Amino acid sequence: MAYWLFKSEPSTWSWDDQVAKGDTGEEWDGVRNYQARNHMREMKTGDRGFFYHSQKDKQIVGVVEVIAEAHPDSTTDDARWECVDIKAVAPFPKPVSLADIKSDERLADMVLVNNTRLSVQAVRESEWKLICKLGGYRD
DNA sequence: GCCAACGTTGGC
DNA sequence: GCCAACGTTGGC
Repeated sequence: MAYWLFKSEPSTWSWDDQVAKGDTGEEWDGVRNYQARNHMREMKTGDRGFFYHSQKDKQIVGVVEVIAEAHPDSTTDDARWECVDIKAVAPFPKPVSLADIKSDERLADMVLVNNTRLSVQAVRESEWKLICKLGGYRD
C-alpha cells in the first residue's frame, strides 16, 4: 500500500466538502501538473492519503482513501489530464500543522517541505506513521 | 500584499 | 533545443 498527500485550498475544496460526499467520494479533478498527475496514475484502490489545507490553514486535517484509479478528468476535454476518486476516512483528532512538520527533523525530507507547490505528493511509510501519531490518529 | 519557487509558453 | 518572459502557487 502506498501513501499520498492531497493538497487543497480550503476555500476551493475543503475537508468538510470532502466529508459531505461520504462514501461516494469525489474525483480529485483540476490537476494540471504532470508530476501530480503521474502520482495519481500510480495510485491503487485502497491507498491512503493525507488531506492538507494550504493557504490560511496550512495543516493536515484528515485521512482519505483512493476509491477509483486514474480516469479522465471530467472537467476538461484535454486527454492529458486524469484524476482519481477519493473519499474521506476520518479527521485527525489533532491536525498536524506545517510548522509541526518543519520543526521535526524526521520529516525534513518530506515533499511538503521541499516542494511546497506540488499538489499531489508521495508520502513515505515512515512519514505516514509518524504524522498519524502526531495527529492522534490510529490507522 | 509581497515575493520566491516553479512550471509553462513561445520566439528564435 | 534553449532560454526569457510570464503566470500561478503558497508561505510568510
